Amino acid sequence: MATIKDIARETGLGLATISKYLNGGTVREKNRLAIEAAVDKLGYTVNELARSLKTSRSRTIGVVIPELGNAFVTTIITEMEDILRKNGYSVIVCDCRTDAAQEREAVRFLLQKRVDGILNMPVSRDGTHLDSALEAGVPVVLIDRMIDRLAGKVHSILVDNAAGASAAVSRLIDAGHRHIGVILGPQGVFTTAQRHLGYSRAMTRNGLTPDAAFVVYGDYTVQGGYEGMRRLLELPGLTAVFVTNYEMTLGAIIAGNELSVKIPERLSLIGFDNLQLSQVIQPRLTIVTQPLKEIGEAAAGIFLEALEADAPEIRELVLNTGLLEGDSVGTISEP
Amino acid sequence: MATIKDIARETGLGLATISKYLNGGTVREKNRLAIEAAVDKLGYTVNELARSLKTSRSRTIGVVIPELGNAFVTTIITEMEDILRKNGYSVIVCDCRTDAAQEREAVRFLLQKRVDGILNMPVSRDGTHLDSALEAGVPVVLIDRMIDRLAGKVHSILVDNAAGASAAVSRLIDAGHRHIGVILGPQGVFTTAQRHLGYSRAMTRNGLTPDAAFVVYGDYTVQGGYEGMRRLLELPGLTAVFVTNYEMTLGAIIAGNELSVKIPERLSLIGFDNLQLSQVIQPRLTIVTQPLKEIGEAAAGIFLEALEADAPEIRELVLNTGLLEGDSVGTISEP
DNA sequence: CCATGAAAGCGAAACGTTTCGGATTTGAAT
DNA sequence: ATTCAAATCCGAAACGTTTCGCTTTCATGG
Repeated sequence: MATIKDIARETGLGLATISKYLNGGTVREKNRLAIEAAVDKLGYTVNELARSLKTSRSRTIGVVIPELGNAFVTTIITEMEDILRKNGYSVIVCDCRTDAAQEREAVRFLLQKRVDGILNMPVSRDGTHLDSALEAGVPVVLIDRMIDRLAGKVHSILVDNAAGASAAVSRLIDAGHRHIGVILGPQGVFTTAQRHLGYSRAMTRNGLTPDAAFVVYGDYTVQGGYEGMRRLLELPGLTAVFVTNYEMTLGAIIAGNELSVKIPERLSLIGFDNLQLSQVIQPRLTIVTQPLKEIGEAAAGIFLEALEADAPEIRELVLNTGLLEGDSVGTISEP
Repeated sequence: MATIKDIARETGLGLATISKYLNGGTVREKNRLAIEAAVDKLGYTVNELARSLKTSRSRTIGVVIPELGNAFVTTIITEMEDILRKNGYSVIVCDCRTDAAQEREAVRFLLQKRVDGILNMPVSRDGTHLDSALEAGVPVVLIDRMIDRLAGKVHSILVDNAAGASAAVSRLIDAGHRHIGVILGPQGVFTTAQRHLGYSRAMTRNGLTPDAAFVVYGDYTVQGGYEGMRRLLELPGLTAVFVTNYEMTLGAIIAGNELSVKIPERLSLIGFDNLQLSQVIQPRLTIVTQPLKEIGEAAAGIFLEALEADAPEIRELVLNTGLLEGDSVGTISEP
């Protein structure tokens, strides 16, 4: 494999000159041609490893996520990766299988690989797995979930979950529903709390008192959504359900199908987060959408800014959700 | 950031000794303790960049795929990544957006990053984008699609698509169907040809003559499946449809829903590839499944073998599909 | 034709490892 | 104590870049 030295020998120029040209410096026209010719002839490509060692910048971003098989996260990564790659950065992905120990290990692994930045949708609640990164001066971007202890030290891109949940529940209330169930994520998780807050806020704001029985906790898995739905369907008076993530939406639908619950006649349903699914389900599902593309773009932007410029300004973005109307919400006339 | 030199100074030992110990060599007990202590005290971690430069092995595998938002591919990557990371390898993912030019660029990018191996689900038909990798002696593993020109030079992990398609179509024939539509991928793509072959084989083997009108080509997108289904539904006599990938299965269902086609009463349907979907759709969908986990495992295995051992033996695996029974296939009694 | 300043070119050191081959230490046997 | 092989240790070079501080070359105007 050809090195810069080979180019130097081939062209009769000095190492420094070649390097300078390769990095955008100017050289005399005839030398430029000579270098180009030699590069072509020898099939030279810069050895990023050596470059990285010398510059102590690996041009690599590490990504740590609970799981790859999750449209939320893959869409964001795709978008971010696209932009980063155009800027010469590569993305190393670590799937920690929703396990805090593996998450910690992944961060350690990435730091050892000398990544320039870390994107994390955190599993751990306390965020200690990121301390070493921060100590090392590696910028961290948190998505989806905030960790209070790290406020001001890490960048974050969140979604206004409370508003999103509130909008969904308000939509149900406007349609005449009074007894609205909600299937939340695990207790203690950031997004669970936010979405719960939105639910409660919409209820009280409309003069309804949230009944704890109508609030069930799942674990953001298909299974959890399934069980949550079974539990809710036993409650008398229930006419609508709001499910707070994609996987649980799937589970809830499975449960509904099993019990032949007609949507929206018998039950109104608002799901979360997957456009494609919302179309294929009959009836078309009304869902809360998150701005995935924007999140990915924002993440890429933050990294580029933090690494290219020397602006150590901490960004804390909160983006808005949308409500995509389908046919899964039925109207109840007031008695 | 602490280096090996700091450890040497701290312990009074030589560079070579520390390096040796760090790489699993034996040192005197008291030195071992001294090194451990110094490592802890200074928070030393090996600089993989420097190590890679010296050993000219980056311990990184590059992955080039048409798109990340695709359960087929993410499941495989997850599995492979899991195994590779446990062995100290990281995975760089490049999503080429189903664009051959971007795919070529991604390979170039990865080679510049000095990856030790490349996993590719190819978009390009001729595979020239991989030539530079092969020249550089970087092992390549192809998944899902074979490129004949590269046979014997690249590893491959394929699925017996012909058999899988044949099994699905046979299942329909056994249920009494005679006029069976199939929605294939784009013409000229490897898997399209394989699945078409399976379809034809099952038909002729059962004494039926395949009618070209019942064979439509899509492009492996939701839209393509939708259009294909609309076209098929205009054909008189059609009683069953086999859709040959996940995205198109979604599209086909949307089309069916729009026209209120009852499944399986009016039309029997066999889809492809997504377990979760098959459960959530009502009625439960019968699908052809691919052994995603095994593919991921096999890929990791091939890389580890090729990189750790010096066994340059080319592997060409062909795995079997399964048929997951749902309720979307109805029986037609012979007239 | 010379002086001059700017532009371009250069050698050498450094980044943090690994590794080679020789030097030193160890500890058991004499 | 002495010897000796085995075990351990070590200095130095090398991996392929970038970069610093000089030196050389060039074009221009006088």
